[in-house]
Amino acid sequence: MKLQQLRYLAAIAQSELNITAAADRLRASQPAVSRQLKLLESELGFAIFQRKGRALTKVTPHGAQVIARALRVLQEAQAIKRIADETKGEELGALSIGTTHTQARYVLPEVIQKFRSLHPSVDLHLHQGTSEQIAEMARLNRIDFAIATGSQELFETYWLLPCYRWHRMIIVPKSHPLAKVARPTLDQLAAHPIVTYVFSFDGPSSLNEVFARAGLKPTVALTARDADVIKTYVRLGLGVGIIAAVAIDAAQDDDLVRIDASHLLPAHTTWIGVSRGGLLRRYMYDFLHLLAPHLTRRMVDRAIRAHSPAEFDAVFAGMDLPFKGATARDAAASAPETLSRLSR
Amino acid sequence: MKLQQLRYLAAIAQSELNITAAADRLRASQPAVSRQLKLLESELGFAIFQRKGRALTKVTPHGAQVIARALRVLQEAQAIKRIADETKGEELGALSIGTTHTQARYVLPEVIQKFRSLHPSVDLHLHQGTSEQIAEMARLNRIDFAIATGSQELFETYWLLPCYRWHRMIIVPKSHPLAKVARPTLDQLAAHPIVTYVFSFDGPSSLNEVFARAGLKPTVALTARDADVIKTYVRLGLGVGIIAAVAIDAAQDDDLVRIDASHLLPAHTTWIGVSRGGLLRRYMYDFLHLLAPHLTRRMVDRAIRAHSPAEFDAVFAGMDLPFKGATARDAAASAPETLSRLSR
DNA sequence: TACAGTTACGGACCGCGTAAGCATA
DNA sequence: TATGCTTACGCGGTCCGTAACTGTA
Repeated sequence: MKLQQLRYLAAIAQSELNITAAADRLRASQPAVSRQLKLLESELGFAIFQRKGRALTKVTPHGAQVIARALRVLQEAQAIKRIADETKGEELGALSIGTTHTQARYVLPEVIQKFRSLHPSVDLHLHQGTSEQIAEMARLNRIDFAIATGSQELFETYWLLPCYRWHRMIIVPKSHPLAKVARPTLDQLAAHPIVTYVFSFDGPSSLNEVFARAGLKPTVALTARDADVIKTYVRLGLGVGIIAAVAIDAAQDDDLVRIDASHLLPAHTTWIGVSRGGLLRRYMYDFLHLLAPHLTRRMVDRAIRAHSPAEFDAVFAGMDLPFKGATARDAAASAPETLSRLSR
Repeated sequence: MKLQQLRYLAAIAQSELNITAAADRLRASQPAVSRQLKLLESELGFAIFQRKGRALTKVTPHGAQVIARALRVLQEAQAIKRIADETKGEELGALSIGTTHTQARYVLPEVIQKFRSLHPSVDLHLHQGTSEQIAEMARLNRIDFAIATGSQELFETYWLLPCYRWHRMIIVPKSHPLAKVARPTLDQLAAHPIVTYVFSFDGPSSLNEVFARAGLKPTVALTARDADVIKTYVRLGLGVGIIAAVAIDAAQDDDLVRIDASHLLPAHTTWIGVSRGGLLRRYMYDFLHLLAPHLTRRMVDRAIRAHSPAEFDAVFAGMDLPFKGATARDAAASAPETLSRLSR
């Protein structure tokens, strides 16, 4: 068994079992990859992939185990390389981030701008996707960081460092009946069709839950994956928008009336996930610090050295996480339960 | 970086930094090992070992990190090989166990006899040592299982599966004043010089602690590393022996009076440690089951799949661990605190 | 002078890419 | 016929072991 073979194997797993695509990614010839896979399989004595004709169709049960182990081997090997890079004071490197629309569009631009000026020679890769897609990138070691809100159950092999909290905000056109109501009730809100995120309707602090507890059943006019789409349809008068406060653009959204919803809906926590057992380069610590000032190298090291979720949580226990986004007043009043449950 | 280089590196680390010895172990020539180490160091760009002249003297700080990662790489690679062996229904294999004198001498013979008849072609390696020595073997991935009592803090990267509990027993020659006392008190015990294990004097349930809580200060005549030595000196009249109940040999120790000490001294738990993240072969599950019948494959899998010590402990919570050793009566009365703290 | 690591050298092997072959949709 | 994996072939590099060398106790 060679490291190279495991690298090739990982690339195939990351390329939807397409050997040609894997070879391209590896800058190797297709026969080379094909041959090494075959050699590995024959050394192990069983098929990692199921074939139909010559094409790979799916991963065998044993193959899945091998791939999982191979990914861990490669992660450790990468960590060794990074130790070397660090000792050289090497400023070169890459930083791959998987994140959702809201973060990529409204939060990260500022962070990334600062980061680029701090580390101009680090290659930045931003991969936008749904929580599930990001979890898949994480599983295949394709990203260094995952930034998202909720969906903690998808990231079992990551440490999820809490970054900041945010409230949701109601947006309506100026002509809308709610435009004049500074502090609407749930009843008032439920009286209008709602336009919000797809994923806002699942999970324990979902809109559905909140309304249900009040004995209400809201009408959903439309669900979208990002705030820009929601704003567009709110402008068209389709309904009342509920978006993350961070997704408000003070200048561009001037035509919309923004109403704080922090008295109605619980706060969310955005976290950044780092692979357990991975090694962070110096510039990665810098990124964490830029994203969330409380994530100093000291704090991060303490957290990721944890041997258990409980130990991990203890590092952030009692910490006052900052709120982010427009009109995030009286935020501190909210219970810190999301925070303490973050690592599960 | 090649897997082979990491293998060589690990062998050097396991051979007290002696390259020649490492080469012998690897059945490779000494220049080959030397050369690959040098190639690895030059690829990484820093020294893994400090040298004095040409000889390696110690591990550099960065080198220690590299070695730790390398060991993990090799463990994962070994796990992949084992997956292959399992699919072949391969009965060949090896089982290395690190353990203490008491287990090796009094408990394991029976287990190993059964195991050998079940898996005659598996190579068995038993390494006896102190807890510290066993921990070192464990750290270097040189053993599959570690069996010991206490010293849990030395095995942070292992899951410690509880095997059985045992009480200590007092042994005296027939002529000794205590020989007639069926149920001695701590005061009576403290009146005589004591002969017991070295390690019985450390830790939270140590003899020192127990006597101190009763306001007593026993005289220690001699401390030994194993029960056979203790018995020898008890026979010579040096003092009262306190040994593990499992270390009583019904036939050979007929000349000694054995007095149950379970009312005086708390019970101990013997555990078997398996590397976290390692892969267990079928015969390894069989060994666990032979050693401790409650360690079925089902239970073991549930335990080692745990993501945290708490989750791990939950698997064994409420389980009635059997007692082992001569006259282990009314054992169930003891509190299960040792058990619940086992994984820490 | 014994010991431990390094350097030198020649041979075996291994993995690569190119190019041609062959199944499946 | 396009796509995607496999086979054939020749080259270059890599790794090994033997043997001679060098610094240290």
